[in-house]
Amino acid sequence: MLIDPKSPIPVYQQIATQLRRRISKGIYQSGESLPSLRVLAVELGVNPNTIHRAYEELTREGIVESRRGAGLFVTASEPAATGRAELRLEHSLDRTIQRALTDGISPERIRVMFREAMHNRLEKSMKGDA
Amino acid sequence: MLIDPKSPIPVYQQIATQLRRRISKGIYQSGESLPSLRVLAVELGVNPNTIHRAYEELTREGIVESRRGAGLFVTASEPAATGRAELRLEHSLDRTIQRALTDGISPERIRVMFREAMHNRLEKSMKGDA
DNA sequence: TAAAATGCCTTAGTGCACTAGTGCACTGCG
DNA sequence: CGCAGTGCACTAGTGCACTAAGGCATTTTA
Repeated sequence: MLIDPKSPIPVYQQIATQLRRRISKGIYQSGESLPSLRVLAVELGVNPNTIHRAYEELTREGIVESRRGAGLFVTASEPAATGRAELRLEHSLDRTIQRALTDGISPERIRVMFREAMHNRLEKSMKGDA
Repeated sequence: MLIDPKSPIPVYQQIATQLRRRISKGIYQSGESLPSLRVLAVELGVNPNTIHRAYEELTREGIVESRRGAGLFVTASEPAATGRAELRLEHSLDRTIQRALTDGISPERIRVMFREAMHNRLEKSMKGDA
C-alpha cells in the first residue's frame, strides 16, 4: 500500500480507493481482515484520523461495517453490481476527458464544465426527473 | 443577467458562463460592446474585482481582449470550433453523470472519480501520450 | 474484573478558493 | 492640459476541505 502526500488527491481518498480495489479483488474477504486504524496509520505514516476518514467512506457506501472495540468487517454483499456501474463510469469519464483534451479544451475549463454539469443535473433530479 | 450568490458555483464563473453564451449568440458583436467593470458590478451588486475575475477567464480563453483605460473588446475569431467542442463535452458530461446517478452512484462518489480520472489522464499526457 | 485493543468524537492548525476593499496606471475626450 | 472612465495590482477577510492531536467509549481477552 503506497501513499503520495504531495498528490492533489487527498490522502484519505487514495486510501479509500486502494481499499475498494483490494476488497473487490477479494484480498480482504467477508469477515474481519481489515487492519486497525492505528496499525494502518503507522504503516502509512499518517494520522489515525486520516485512516478513519477513509473507513468512513467505505462505511457510507455499505461495503464495510465497523464495530467499536472490535474492528472493521467486510459486508461485500452486492459490490458486484455497483462495481460494474463504477467501472462504466470510470471508463466513460476517461473517454470524455481525453476527447476534450485532444479538442484543445483546458483542464481548468473541463473542471468548471463538470461542476456546472453536476449542478444542473442535480437540480433536475430534485424536480422529479431522475 | 441574473446571479445567485447562494449557489455553490462561484459568482465569477456564473458571470463568465453567461458572457460566453451571449458572445456566442452574437449579442456582443466583434468590437467594443462589453460593459465596464464597475457598471456591471453595480448592476449585479458585486465587487468590481469579481467581474474582473470573469473577464480574466474570457481573456485567457482568447475570446476577448482588454485594453487598459479603454474597455473590453470581443475578438471572436474562432469560437465556432472550440464552441462545438465544448458543446460536445457538455453533452458527454451530462450523459455520463445522468447514467451514473441512475446506476445509484452518489454525487460525492462521482465527483471523487472525476477528480481521479482527471489526475490520471493529465499524468499520462505528461509522459507524451496526448 | 482489569488490561489492552479498537473505533469514535472534539478541537485545532494549515492551506486554498472566493470575494471585497482600496489605490494606482493608463486611455479617451473636452 | 485636466478630468472622467477604464482595467489592473495589492491586501484583507471569510469559508471550507484536509490533516493532526488527544481523549473517550466500547469490546475483546486473558
